[in-house]
Amino acid sequence: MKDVAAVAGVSLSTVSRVVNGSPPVAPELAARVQQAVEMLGYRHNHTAGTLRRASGLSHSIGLIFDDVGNPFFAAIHRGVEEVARARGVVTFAGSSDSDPERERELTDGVLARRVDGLVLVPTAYDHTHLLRDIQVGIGVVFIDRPPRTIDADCVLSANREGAERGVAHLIAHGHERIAYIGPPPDSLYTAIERLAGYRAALAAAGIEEEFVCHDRFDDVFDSVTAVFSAQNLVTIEVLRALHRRGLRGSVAHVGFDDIELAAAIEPGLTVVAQDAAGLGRAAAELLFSRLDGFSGPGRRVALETPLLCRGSGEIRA
Amino acid sequence: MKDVAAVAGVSLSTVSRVVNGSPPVAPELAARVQQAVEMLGYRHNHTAGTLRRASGLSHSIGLIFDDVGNPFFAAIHRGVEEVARARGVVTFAGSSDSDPERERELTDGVLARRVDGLVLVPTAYDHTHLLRDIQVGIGVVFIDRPPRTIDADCVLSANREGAERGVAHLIAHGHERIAYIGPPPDSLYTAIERLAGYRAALAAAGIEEEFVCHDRFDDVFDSVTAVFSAQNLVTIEVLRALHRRGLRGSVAHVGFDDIELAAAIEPGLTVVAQDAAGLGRAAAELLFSRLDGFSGPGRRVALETPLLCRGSGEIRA
DNA sequence: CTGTTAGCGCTTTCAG
DNA sequence: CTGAAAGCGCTAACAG
Repeated sequence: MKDVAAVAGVSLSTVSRVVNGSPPVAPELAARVQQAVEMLGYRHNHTAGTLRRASGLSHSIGLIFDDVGNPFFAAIHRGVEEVARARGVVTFAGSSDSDPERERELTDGVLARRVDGLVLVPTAYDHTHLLRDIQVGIGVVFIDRPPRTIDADCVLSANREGAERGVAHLIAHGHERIAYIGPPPDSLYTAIERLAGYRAALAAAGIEEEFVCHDRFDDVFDSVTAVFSAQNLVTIEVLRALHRRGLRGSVAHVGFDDIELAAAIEPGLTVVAQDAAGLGRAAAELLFSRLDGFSGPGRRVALETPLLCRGSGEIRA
Repeated sequence: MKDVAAVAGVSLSTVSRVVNGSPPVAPELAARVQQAVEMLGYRHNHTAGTLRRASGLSHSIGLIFDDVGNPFFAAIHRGVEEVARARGVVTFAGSSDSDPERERELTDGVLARRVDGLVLVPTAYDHTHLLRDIQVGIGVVFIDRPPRTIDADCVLSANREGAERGVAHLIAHGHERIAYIGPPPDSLYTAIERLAGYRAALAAAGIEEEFVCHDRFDDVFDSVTAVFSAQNLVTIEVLRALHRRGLRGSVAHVGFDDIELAAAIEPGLTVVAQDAAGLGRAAAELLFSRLDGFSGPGRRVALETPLLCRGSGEIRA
């Protein structure tokens, strides 16, 4: 930058002004500076600016997912990016692999790089360590799962309601013996909610018999006429199993989470869909509203999970 | 940091040393510093360090994809992250949306944030503007598509060979009238290569008649007994079309790119698979080898694209 | 092993 | 409207 100033025959302040587009600078000088910039191949050091700038903003945020390679999180990433891009904010993204320690390393890592905010799919139970950062003005929003030990903004899917609607749909098609296949509701928020939705639908219909499977579900198909799979990967496994047994056309099936190809198979797969990109956009909106000065208590937004009927869920008992 | 030093009763250098884990520091002092750090909730400013550090390394790299939300790129991201993580390097990621201007904005954006390197899925034709950065020590590696105007490291899939093998597979099952459905080979490297692979397979078998479709492919099914779809999204469309016409069991089909569910449908979908995470890992290795001092000419690594036979490609003519 | 000091590249008062 | 100068938070010589 010194060199640019020298070549353009102006002071550093002037270079800084044109590089940052601060208005009061003579067009002629601005042009000279631009020219010097091109000629020298000058690359502005935005991070050095962050250090000195009054706002201290780095115009970057950090995203922490279970796995950046998982299409669901990738879609969230995309949603966040859409709104961040409009503000010239770039995104760090990393994978916790559902490991609380790794989550901590990652948050510390991006925070040390002075991100303005954090979008977090939480794995750890406790996040009180973020309180200080929040207080100091870092925007933090939880996504997919709510925080357990602190008050913070968060955006969720309507897990319980969606699962309930999906199972009710099965019941409406005459089913009474309906399996729930999904991860154990040990601690994962979405698993707990979806199982609760299944139970709520059963209860609403006065059905008492549950068929809840977590790991093994091989023989449950002998006992039920319909199945609700509570998640992406589980749905795929169920699909395979149904297939293998020649049951795809006879056992009704509704899955949580939409899937590539769900509409291109026979029968089409009926699913409760999440709007992952919408989750991301909503999270980014909350985050930036904080950076814009909003300072009320944590807000919680829930996105709808519409039922997409494509055939497999409409097989009658 | 000043506060930490004050509370611990040591100098800034000492704090710096313990924060960075530079060995020669008395255990007792280190403990005092740690304590002060916890007590004050001190957050190290890694970017400030970058400014002063001799190496100038920020321990961050930038990834630029067509779309971070696309599962193929997400998988690449994951691969890159795996090797970056091992070195304490975090990743920026952004979407160019196949827009050269947006690609440029993004590269400029991350470069201004002083990334140590760049993994780029190129959309723009020209990248000579990166030459200066490369010369100054920024690691740049192209992925999925080679650079056109500069010499740089790059990692690719064996597009042509994979397509050729897929089409040859169809030929080996008795097909002679084989459609190619894919994006027009205007400029996109992968499209050009895959079409060339199709033609090579035909030529090798002495077949002269081509059925190449780009946008509309509705009636090609009347003329062929097999189809090769050259890409992810195209494969899905073809699957739908085949389905709609009740042709899934009779028209042979091989697709380029693996797909979720490909093994869970009937017949299973035979594909030429790319190892996206492998591409990412390979790119990261090349990148870091540059940061570690390697300075030869651009290297090009090509990853195999194995044929996964699952049924649809084995339907005989 | 620890402290002092200079300065990384930039932005921002404050005078001119 | 432009320049001079101070200093953001940190690391790296260099002395002690």
